[in-house]
Amino acid sequence: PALRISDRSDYQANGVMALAKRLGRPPREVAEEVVGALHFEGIESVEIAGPGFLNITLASAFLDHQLRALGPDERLAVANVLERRVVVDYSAPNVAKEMHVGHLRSTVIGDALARMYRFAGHHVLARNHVGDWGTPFGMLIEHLLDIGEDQAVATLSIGDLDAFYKEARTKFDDDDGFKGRSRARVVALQGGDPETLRLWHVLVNESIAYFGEVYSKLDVTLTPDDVVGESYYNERLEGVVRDLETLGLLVESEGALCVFPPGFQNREGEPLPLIVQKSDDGFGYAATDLAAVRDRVDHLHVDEMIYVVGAPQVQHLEMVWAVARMAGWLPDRVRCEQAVFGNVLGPDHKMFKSRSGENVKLVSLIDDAVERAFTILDERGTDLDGDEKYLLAQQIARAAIKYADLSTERQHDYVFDLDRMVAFEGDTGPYLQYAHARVRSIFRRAGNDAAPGAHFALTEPAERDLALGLLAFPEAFESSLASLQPHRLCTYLFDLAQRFTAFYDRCPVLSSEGSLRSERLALCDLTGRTLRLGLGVLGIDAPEQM
RNA sequence: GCGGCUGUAGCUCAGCGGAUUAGAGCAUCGGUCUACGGAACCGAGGGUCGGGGGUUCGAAUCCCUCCAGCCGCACCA
Repeated sequence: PALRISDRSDYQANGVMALAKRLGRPPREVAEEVVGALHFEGIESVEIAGPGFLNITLASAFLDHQLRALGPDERLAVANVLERRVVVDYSAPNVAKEMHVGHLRSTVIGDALARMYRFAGHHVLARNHVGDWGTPFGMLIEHLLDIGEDQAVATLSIGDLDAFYKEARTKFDDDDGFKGRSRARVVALQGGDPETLRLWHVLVNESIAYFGEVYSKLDVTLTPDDVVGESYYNERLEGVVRDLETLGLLVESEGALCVFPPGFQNREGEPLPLIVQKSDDGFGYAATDLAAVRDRVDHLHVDEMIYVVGAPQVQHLEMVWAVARMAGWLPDRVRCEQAVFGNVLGPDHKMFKSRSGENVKLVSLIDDAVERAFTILDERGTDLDGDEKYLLAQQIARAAIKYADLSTERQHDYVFDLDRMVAFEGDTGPYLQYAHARVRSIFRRAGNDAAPGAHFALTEPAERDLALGLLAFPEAFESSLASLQPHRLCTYLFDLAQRFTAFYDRCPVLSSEGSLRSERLALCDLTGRTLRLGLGVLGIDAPEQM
């Protein structure tokens, strides 16, 4: 940015040094000239400091004017952009398999990005690319038949997906007869046998219903309508292969049909293939991903595709896009990005696992956090009880988990520490919720006399600091979205909350008299709405009281 | 071997399209306190920004190189 908030003045501009270098002139001399040419009534003073920094202090009347422009705007001056059609591809659990920590980041980051895109005015097409096809379904369907359909539905509907999957797996590994039937069942499934398809639908539907419960616990906006699983692309896979063949891109290599996009090498330094059709004639996931690209470009008419995926997928998707471009299926005007994220680590800094070495269920993670939030509410004492209290504990728990995930730079691995994120102190979701709740508390107390003033209090340093923070929201939001980095917005919100609590500590609101009171209420009101909006676009609730 | 990502205070993390003394939270120590909700505020100690070179008036930030860790590198997705 040309200007950044400074602790030495309101803003600092340090572009003069770069300019001086290009001009080959002393920076301070150039700075003098720039200051001499400044004619802007909003500036109260400009000081040249150090080698040529411009420390800019704004006139209070100008700050007030800027804040008043934000004041009535529901969007807080975030521009409503020209609508683009954006696919956000995220979450992607597997049918008949538990959702575990491995799905947390894709789900939480993807949902935040989807919400941010929507708020910016784009048309979001959320896509939940669930794993609902492939060889495991032979054994899963056979297992379903073994234990009976009713029993299978019962097991899946209580969310015991792992048990179901493991039982099938065990039989598949230990029982040759079962293994044989499973393989035959895969053939029947792929051949479109009606009864097999019906049973497959049972598995899929039960799983999607279960995923819906998890999303609900996390307050994630994905719906069953957003589920467009791998199976959706089945009938387009042959077309992918055929068209690549027609284009002359397909090469047979070791029995598989491949495309060799330039620039990718295997460990022997030879060209690396994207395997579209395996040597056993089955289709690999590359074929599915290529079909998805075509569908999204040709039928959904997307302008952008955002894949929220783990780091191991990076090369694969780059190859898919490279091939799609070679085939002419992916025009340059379509922006494709991977919102790559790092791993969730346990306290030992290794992949987060349970004590028994298994993947941790997402639901148990959330339930643990809710329980802790509940306990803390009890310890601190709360006016709320019953359903309200339970709802609040859920809101706090979700904020703790989501904020901890979102506030870390996406690509970094991060250490999952429930104690720290539900501790409610420091840089946490609950701290931000608390700052918001304190704002609301002021207005509750103020009662009938709670109308924010038309102007803003801007004499105390803490008031100005808060004001400068409030004015920075649009830029924080926009840079966060443009870079697909929700943590930038998190950093902003935490900084704003700190500015507010410092103000809150030093500048009494309700006990102030006359216009000062209403002008401080105006700051409180705008702060509350900024926090609520900022948290909201990240998928975090801002309760009225805690 | 090739490619990608990562390495910043005791711990968890920001900052990285260069800029004045490298920031925050936690922890530690010390203050504030009749509190508009203390889940708070203020302050202190604590860092050769993995090592080494280079570009620059100026580098955590750009370039090169080395070290360490993680991930990927042909038919499960």
